[in-house]
Amino acid sequence: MEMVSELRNILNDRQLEGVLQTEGPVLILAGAGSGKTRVLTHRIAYLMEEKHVAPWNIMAITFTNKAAREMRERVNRIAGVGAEAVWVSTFHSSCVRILRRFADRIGYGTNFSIYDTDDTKTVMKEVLKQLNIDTKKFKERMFLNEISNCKNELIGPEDYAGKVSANPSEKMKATVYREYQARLRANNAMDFDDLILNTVNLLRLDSEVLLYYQERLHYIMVDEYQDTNSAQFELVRLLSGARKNLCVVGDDDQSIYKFRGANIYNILNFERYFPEARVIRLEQNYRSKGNILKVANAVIQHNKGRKEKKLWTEKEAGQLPRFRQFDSAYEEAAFIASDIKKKERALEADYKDFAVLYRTNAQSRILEEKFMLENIPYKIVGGVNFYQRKEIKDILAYLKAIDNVRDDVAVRRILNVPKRGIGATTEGKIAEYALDNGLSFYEALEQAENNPQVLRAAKKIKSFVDFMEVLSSKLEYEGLTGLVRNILDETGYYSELLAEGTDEAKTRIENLDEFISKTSDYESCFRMEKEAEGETVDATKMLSGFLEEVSLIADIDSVEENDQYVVLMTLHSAKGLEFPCVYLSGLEDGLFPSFMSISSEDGGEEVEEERRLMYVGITRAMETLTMTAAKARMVRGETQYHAVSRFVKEIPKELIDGTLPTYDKSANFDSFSYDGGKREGYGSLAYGGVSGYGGGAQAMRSKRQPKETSAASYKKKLDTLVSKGMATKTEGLAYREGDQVRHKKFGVGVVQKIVDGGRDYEVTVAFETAGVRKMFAAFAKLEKL
DNA sequence: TTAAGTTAAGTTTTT
DNA sequence: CTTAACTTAA
Repeated sequence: MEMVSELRNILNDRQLEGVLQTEGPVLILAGAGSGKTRVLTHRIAYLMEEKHVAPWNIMAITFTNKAAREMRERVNRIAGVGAEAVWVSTFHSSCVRILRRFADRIGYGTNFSIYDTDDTKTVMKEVLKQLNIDTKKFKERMFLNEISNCKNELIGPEDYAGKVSANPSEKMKATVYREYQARLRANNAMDFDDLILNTVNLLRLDSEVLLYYQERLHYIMVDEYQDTNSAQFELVRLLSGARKNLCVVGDDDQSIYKFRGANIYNILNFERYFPEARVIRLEQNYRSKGNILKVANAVIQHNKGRKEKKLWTEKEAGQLPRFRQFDSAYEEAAFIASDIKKKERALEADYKDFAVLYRTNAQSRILEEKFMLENIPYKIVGGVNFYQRKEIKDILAYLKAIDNVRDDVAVRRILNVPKRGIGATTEGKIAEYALDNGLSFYEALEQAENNPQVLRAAKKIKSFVDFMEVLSSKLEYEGLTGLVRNILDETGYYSELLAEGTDEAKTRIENLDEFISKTSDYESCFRMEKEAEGETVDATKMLSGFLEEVSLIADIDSVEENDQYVVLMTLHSAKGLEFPCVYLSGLEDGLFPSFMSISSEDGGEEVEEERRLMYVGITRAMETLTMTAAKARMVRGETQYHAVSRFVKEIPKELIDGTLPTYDKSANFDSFSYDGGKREGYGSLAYGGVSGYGGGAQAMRSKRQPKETSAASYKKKLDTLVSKGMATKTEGLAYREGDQVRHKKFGVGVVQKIVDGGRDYEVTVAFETAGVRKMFAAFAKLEKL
C-alpha cells in the first residue's frame, strides 16, 4: 500500500476516492479543471500496479484523438512498463478496430469504407434522385440529420419504419432511411454514426464476439461522458458486461453536443441505470484564478436543468476578468491582436499562452487579418479540414477505390478526374445499369461493353478500368507512397497543376506534397512496427490503415502544445483545453447565444446549451480572461447590429473590469466605417430594435453594397445609387483619352476610350498591372496624373 | 462535354 | 461572403 500513501500526496480526498474505487460502476462528476484526467491516469496506474490488472484488460475512451494521445502519454509516464498495452482510443476508432475484425459477421466486408459528411451527402443526393424526391422541397441535410438522430438512438431503418405513423412525410423519411442504408451497405461503407451503431448491433447479435470483448476489457473508463449519446452508452454498457467496472467522468455543465445527439440523461440518469453506482464529486478547481471561477459560477447558475454544484479554488483572486465592447468587429479584432502583442512584448506571456475563442468558424477571418497585420504567429483550428480539400479528396478517392472497389462514391468521384470525356450522362447510365442489375458501380463499368446505352463511351470506360487495374497492382510492389506518387503522375494531376501556375494551383501542390509526406510517415511507421513484430508487410492492410486513420482525424488533433503560436478556435474545439490567457470574442446576442437558439421554441433548452458553452469558454482560462463584443459585424456579407450577449449581463458588475454599455437610441455610428460600402444613414435607427430589452434577437440588418468587381455590378450599383440620388453623371471629366490616371485599387493606367453611356461615362483604362478594364467614371474616381 | 459565368441560397457548433 | 446549382457559349 505504499502507492496509496504516495497518491495521497498528489491527490485530494475526492480524487483519491476516484482512483481507489476501481470496482463496479462509478460516476465522477468532475467540474472544469478539477483534475479528472489526473484521476483517470492514476486510476489506470493503480489498477496495474496495485490490483495487478493486466494492461490489456484496461480500456480508456475519449472523444478526440488529441485527448487519447495525451492520455496515452500520461499513462505511459505514470504507469511505466506495459502501459502501451492499455487500450486508449476514441469511441470511433475503438469501434473501427472492432469492426475491422468482425464486420463480416453483420454482413459487411472488413475493408469497409468510412464516409464523411460530404460522402453521405453524395449518397443522399442519389437516393433522393432515385426516389424522385424534390430536393428543393426536402433538403438532403434534413434527411441526414433525421437519420443521424435515429442512429444515435439506436433506431435502425426497420425500427423506424415500424414506428412511424401513416403520415406521408414520415413514411417518406422511412423509405429514404431504408434506401440510404441499403446504399451504404451496397457500397460496403459506413458513416460516422454507423461505426457506433453497427458495433452495438454486432455485440448484440453475436454473443461470441461480445464475450470475447467482455473477457478482454475488465475495466472501462469513459472521459467527457456528458457528450456521449445513447448508442455510445449502450456500447460501453455492453462491453462492461457483468463486471460493470465502468467508470465514467463528466460534467453536466459542460455538455455542449446535444445537437450531435449527446444525451444529457446519460449522466443525469447514470444512477438509475446502475443503482449501485458510486458517485464522486470533484469540485476543487486547480486551473483558474478565483475571480474567473466566480464569473463562471455566476453564469452557469442561470441554467435550470443541472446538478447543483459549485466550483471553488484555493488560488488567489487574480485580476478581474475584462469586458470591452467595440463599435465594429474590426476594432474588436484589432484590440485582441494588439493586446496580445502588448503582453507578449512585456514578457507577461508567450504566444502559446493565448487562445482566442469564438462561436462560429466564420469569425476567424477577421481575427486572422489583424493577426497577420501585427505579425503574430497564430494557428486556426477548424474551418476547412485538410482532408476535405478538393485535391486531397480526389487523391483519397483513388486510394479508397483501390481499397474498396464497392465504394461507389469514391469510384464516381474519380471517374472523370482528370477529364476523360466521361460526362454526367454516361455516369448516370452506368449508375442506372448498376442499380438494375444489382452491381456495384465499378462492376457496371467493367461490363460497359455489354451495356448498349453507353456504346460511345465504352472505349473511354475501358481505358479507365484498365488504368485502375494497373494502379491497384502497384500497391504491393511500390507501397503506399509509391502508389500515391503513381496516381499523381499517371493521371497528370500534378503536371496539370504545375502548368496552371496560379496561386491556387500552387497551394494545391503544396497540399499534395504534404499529403505525400503524411503517407510516407504512415508507411515508415507501419513498416517499422511490422518489422518489430516480425510480421510481413501487407500493403493492403497498410492502405486500409492509412485511410482509416485519415477519416477519423479531427481538427483539434493537430494542435501541438509546445509550438509558439496563438490558437484561434471555436468554443466547441476548446473543450478540454486550458490556456493562461483566454479571449472570448463576439459576445453578442444573436451570435452567442446564436439566433437559432434564442428563437427556438424548446423552452430555453438551446439557450441553456449555449450558456454551458459560455461556461466552457470561461473555464478554459487560468490567469486572465478577456471578453469582447462588437456593436456591428458583417455576417454573410451584411452588417448586423447586436446587443451585448445576455451571458455577459448575467455576470455581477463587481466581477467585471469594464462597463456594460448603456443603449442610446441616437447612437452615433460616425466613428466607424466598413470597406467601401456607402452607408445610407441607418445610424440613428440601428439600435431602435435592440434597445430596452435584453433579447436583441432581431438584430438590425442592412444590405451591403456590391463590391467593385465587374461592369455588371457597377451598373447595378449605379442604378441603386442614382435612384437614391447619391450618384449622378459626372459633368465633364477631368481626363481625356490618352491621359494617365490613377485608380484606388488598380493603380496607374492610360485611358483608352471614353464612351458616353447615358447616365455616366464608360471609361476604358489600360492599367500597368491590372490589365485593361472598363469602368464607370462616377465610381472609378480616377485621378488625372 | 466542358468551361465560364451568373444567380440563388445559406450557416451555428463536429466525431 | 462562400458554395452549390443552374445557364449559356464554345
